[in-house]
Amino acid sequence: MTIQNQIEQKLKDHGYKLTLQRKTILEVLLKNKNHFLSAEEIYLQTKEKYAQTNFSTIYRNLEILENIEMIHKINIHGATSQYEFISHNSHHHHIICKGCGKTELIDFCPLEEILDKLNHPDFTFTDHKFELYGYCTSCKEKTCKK
Amino acid sequence: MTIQNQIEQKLKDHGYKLTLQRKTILEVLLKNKNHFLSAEEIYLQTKEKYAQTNFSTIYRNLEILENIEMIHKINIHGATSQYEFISHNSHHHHIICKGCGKTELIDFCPLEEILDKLNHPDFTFTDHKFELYGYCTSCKEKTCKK
DNA sequence: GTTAGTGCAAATGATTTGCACCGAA
DNA sequence: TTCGGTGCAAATCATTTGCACTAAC
Repeated sequence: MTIQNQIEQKLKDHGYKLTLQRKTILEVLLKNKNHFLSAEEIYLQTKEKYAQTNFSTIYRNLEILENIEMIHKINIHGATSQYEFISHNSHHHHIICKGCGKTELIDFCPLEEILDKLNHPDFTFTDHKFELYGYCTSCKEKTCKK
Repeated sequence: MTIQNQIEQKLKDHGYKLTLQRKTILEVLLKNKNHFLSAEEIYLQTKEKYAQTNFSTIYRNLEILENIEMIHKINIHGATSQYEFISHNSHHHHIICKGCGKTELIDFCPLEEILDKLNHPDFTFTDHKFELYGYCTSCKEKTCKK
């Protein structure tokens, strides 16, 4: 059973239909696993394979995929939202260059340690976000103003 | 020298003028130290003291304050931006309730440990974000749909 | 056949901008 | 006096929504 099949099954289990463009969007997200994409990038890549794709459909599908926790949506510094497929077998975080927006993976996750130290019984944790920002070599050289 | 004075000095040092409403916005941010505010909340609270305040002015000032690193701007789950004054003597992070949006402080910061483990010499780190999400007691009881 | 999904165009809502006037230095 | 700051109204831009039509099950 391929990953794509597993996801499609999960969609069915949640009562969603498997339309051609939904499958295409999934392909795009899978192809860019471990990589954030903007809605526009997803739109453009989907359009390549399925020409009549429409922006609303992209957004509606991204919302569904977020709800069933198959993708992560992040907002870097208030810029437009970025989406990433969740690989369940490799939880990770990101280093994000403020110059060019490129991201890199970090394998380490501080969550457990923090939950230990916190000891906060009256709160149910569901989710967390950890991101490092800075400038990559080439952006540093360009002496990014600011 | 009060905190407010220090900030005003910093603004001057950067070549910014000290207008009445800029001071008022600062007061509002200081009064809500350790607390995220939306642009609208800042607008409303500023308006209380300085009636003719305008939204564009709020945004323009928030942008300036962000640039000289006096406030943090965050986007929780793509909702409208939230701003918080940076207290330099108490770096912290937040627990955020997805039900009611209330935030709580965490004193612990995983940054140093991670930088140790990362060993990433070709990247200049400037900034980071760490946030825990979940549901607080009362939101849990309301069996928040999701 | 029923219900969810889609395309389109229009609406929304936060944030930004152009421009003429105002006020701090 | 000279810039930076402000108010206002209009613009922008990502995202959302209403509606009639279409396709998956």
